[in-house]
Amino acid sequence: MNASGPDPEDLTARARIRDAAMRHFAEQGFERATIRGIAETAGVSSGLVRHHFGSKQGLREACDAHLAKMIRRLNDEVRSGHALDKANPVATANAAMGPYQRYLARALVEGSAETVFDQMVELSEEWLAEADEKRSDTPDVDRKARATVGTAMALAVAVLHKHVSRGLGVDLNTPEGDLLLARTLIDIYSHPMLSVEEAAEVRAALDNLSPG
Amino acid sequence: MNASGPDPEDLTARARIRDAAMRHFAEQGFERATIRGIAETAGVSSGLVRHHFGSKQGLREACDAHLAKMIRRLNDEVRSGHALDKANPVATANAAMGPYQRYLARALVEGSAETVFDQMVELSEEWLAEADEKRSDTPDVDRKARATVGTAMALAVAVLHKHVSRGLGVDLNTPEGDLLLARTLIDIYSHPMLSVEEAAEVRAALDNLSPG
DNA sequence: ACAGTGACTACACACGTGTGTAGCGTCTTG
DNA sequence: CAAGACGCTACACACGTGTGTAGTCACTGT
Repeated sequence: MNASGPDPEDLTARARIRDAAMRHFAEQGFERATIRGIAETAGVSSGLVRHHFGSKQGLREACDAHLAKMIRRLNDEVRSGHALDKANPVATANAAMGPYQRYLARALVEGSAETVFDQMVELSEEWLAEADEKRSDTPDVDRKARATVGTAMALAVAVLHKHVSRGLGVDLNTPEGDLLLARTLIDIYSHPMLSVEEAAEVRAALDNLSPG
Repeated sequence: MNASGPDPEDLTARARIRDAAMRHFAEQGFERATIRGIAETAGVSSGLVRHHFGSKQGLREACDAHLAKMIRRLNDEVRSGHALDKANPVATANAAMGPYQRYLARALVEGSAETVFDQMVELSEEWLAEADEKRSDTPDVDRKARATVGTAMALAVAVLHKHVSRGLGVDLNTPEGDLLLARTLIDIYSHPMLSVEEAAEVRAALDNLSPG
């Protein structure tokens, strides 16, 4: 279930630097994180960072690439049917991301990690394709549009981690927090916020606003 | 419907600086934004920024305070019944935030704006209180927990603005993008992602995982 | 044994940036 | 009319940080 378990060809200083960078970038953001700080955490000199990654931007791209690799690995696990539950795979993936979750959140917000997001949208799209067959009505928007917004919503908790933890009264990183979040998500995902009548009403209002 | 319409006591240089700062912070982030850049946009010297706000951090806090003020104003509008639709008020508020949306997203991600988030959770909680009466079953989590996660999810689109726009194929700032988003949200909010059976199933799996 | 390659360090430079200080013009107030 | 307050500018300083350069050490292949 866990996507980690260190790469072969890891343990090297290069890998240690990358891991340290992911932690620093995640916790402090790209700008605020310093090469010297990362080097110290990794237990190497600052020059070595440059030696391996060329520049700070290069280091960032390496981190993004590593994240994408991890996501891809997780994708495969989910697809090959080892997934724990058959519910929304995005939520599953999100929960299983573990140590990379925070970096993912940062990367998404700071612009990079576009590939990762798109990857998750695709996953969500496939899941929607199955779910759509159980639907009685026909959706009036693209499947991709729904997958995109749904993915964004699924990622919201990770991105707004701090605020959600505060609101829940428990740190999401603790088992209790994780459990509470799961229960909450199940409740939300299994209860529509709008009845079909309300939905129709709002939709009609929308059509009146913008004719065409 | 629009929350803007400049404050009385605005038009002053202080207000121009604050507005410029909100734009810069929103577009480049707090760290990357520079006092000199903000001053230039506002058409003043960099020293004046310091004169009015003391420090960069002070400027940030002023921006947060202004945002909170705008949100409060919007709150009142929604509460006093002038709201366009009776659907999820968070979604409405989010849509009506207009020019402050991007700053809100940044502030949330970068840690400040805690008050604003909590404010929105409260709003959502009140809305949930009404919605809960229509529910047949009894939720197994706190109302506040549901409000918190729901708020985070509602904010996801604003926070991940760039990625959602890319996925939708339209910039969310355009009328077309806004309309498509609204339609998508209506569809998502009116269709549960989990059936009650699936929900029960997942919930049971959860209970098995962590006894207690 | 020897050159070559790559991991790694120490040190210095250039630059952007937040902040501090001194000063100028103008407007209000007693 | 004098005097302080306030909005505002220009300039200089200190510091952190990314980056560049030179050099050391260990290992490998011929």
